[in-house]
Amino acid sequence: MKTEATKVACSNCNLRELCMPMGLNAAELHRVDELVTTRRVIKRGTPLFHNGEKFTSLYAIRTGFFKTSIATEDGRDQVTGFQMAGEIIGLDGIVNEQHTCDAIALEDAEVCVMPFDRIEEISREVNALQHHVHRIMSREIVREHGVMLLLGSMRAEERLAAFLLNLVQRLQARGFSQSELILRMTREEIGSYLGMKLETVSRTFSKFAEDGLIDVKQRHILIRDAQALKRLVNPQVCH
Amino acid sequence: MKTEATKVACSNCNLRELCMPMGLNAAELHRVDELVTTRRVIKRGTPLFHNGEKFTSLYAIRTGFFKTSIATEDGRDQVTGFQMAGEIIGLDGIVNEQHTCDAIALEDAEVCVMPFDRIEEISREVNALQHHVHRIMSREIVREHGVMLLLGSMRAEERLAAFLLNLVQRLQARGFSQSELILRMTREEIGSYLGMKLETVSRTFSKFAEDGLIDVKQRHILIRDAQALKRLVNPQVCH
DNA sequence: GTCGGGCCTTGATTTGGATCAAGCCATAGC
DNA sequence: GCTATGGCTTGATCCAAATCAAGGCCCGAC
Repeated sequence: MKTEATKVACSNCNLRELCMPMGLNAAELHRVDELVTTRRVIKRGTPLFHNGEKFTSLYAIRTGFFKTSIATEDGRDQVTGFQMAGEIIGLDGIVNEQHTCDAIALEDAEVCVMPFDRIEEISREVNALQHHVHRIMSREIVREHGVMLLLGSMRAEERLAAFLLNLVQRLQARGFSQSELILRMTREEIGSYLGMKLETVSRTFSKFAEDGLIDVKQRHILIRDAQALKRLVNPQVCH
Repeated sequence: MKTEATKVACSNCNLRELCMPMGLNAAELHRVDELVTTRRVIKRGTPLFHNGEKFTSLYAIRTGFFKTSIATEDGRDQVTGFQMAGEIIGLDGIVNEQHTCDAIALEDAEVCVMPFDRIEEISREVNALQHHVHRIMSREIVREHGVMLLLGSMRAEERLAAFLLNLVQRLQARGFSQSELILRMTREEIGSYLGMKLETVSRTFSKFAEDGLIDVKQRHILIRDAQALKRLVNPQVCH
């Protein structure tokens, strides 16, 4: 059984400010509560959706951690993003009503299922939701611009530093430590996302540790000198 | 004078099927005609908008050719895309009501200005337009996934081959030749987009010419063996 | 026409990261 | 507790593309 019918209400979800628009009145809140039909539990290592699957819904992550990746017929594989609680997943499927990537849970996860036709319907009535959907898609476009910058013009150390800073920044916004984190993905997945090989990822972690920027113990990372990491990413600006 | 007040109607624009939804009835068509307030002429080398500028509108390209790029404070510069007639530009600005990249005309151009608040307003009434906006944004997300694949896992020859094939494919959809094209951008701009240096772009063009895949005369490119280019991008699949 | 300045090509050399290879560590299953 | 396995680290070597360098081509300005 993939789908569990759970009673659901965005209006009392503690992730509300992350995935829903703010400043709704009671009637609008009630309307938006109808967005989420069900929740789905996804076991670690299993797909939420996969390339080629018919697109019906967007998913809001309630708990857990995902990667999205595209694979070519000749075996190449590119991780296009890592998603955590409060983030929306599945936007790629809208254009051709078909998903173009795989979304895999990197730890046991739960998502809110939001049928896209219902999103469009309620968007027409609740202006704030309409704008919110536009902003979420625009944000994803801007994020991907950043990844293009990273892949197109940064060196390995810069890429990994930018990656770590981005992760802690998002974790911090969710109330976690700004200096400690547990990686949910392998070195190989990090490498795929950053356009480098797993050995280079590992070596770069070791280099950062040697230089006193971080402590690494397997997937446990402690950031000791965030400022130095920022300088690596953006040499001119940080002093 | 940046803005020219020209009488404008999408309903008789020959690019309609590229930038507008199809299958509208007369009333809807009339409504959608109100989307475009003015047209703007952009001279070669000048910006349509630039990073930091307040976001107000999306732009549909009527004629001409643009690049979008992001610059970091420390002088790095990444071209994030090349856009041609019928394509929509400016989606990055929605999320923070501020553009996050520069859009520069690579040849004299004309764009249709579509105020975003008007897009949202009419979207609420014309379902097809609403869905069309969602599709355009989703398409951009999918395109960027493709660029990430290219930047993250392809070698120089594969990148340039993929780039050329993508360009001719889009030109062909606009009624141009599927084998001949004129590049509107410099080697350096191609390199920035593809994550390689201008010398490598030049050398790779020369290599393709030597191997009989293309003819290169400055910015005039003739594709002689599209199949071989496809094989380069995707070795397993094409025979 | 010719002069100047982008833009492009090509060669020589260097180098960052890939590749190949070996071994270690932590966890899960028996 | 022991062992198997997937994930991680580290070393040695190699190579694709960057960098450095020189010169050629084309077009617009005068």
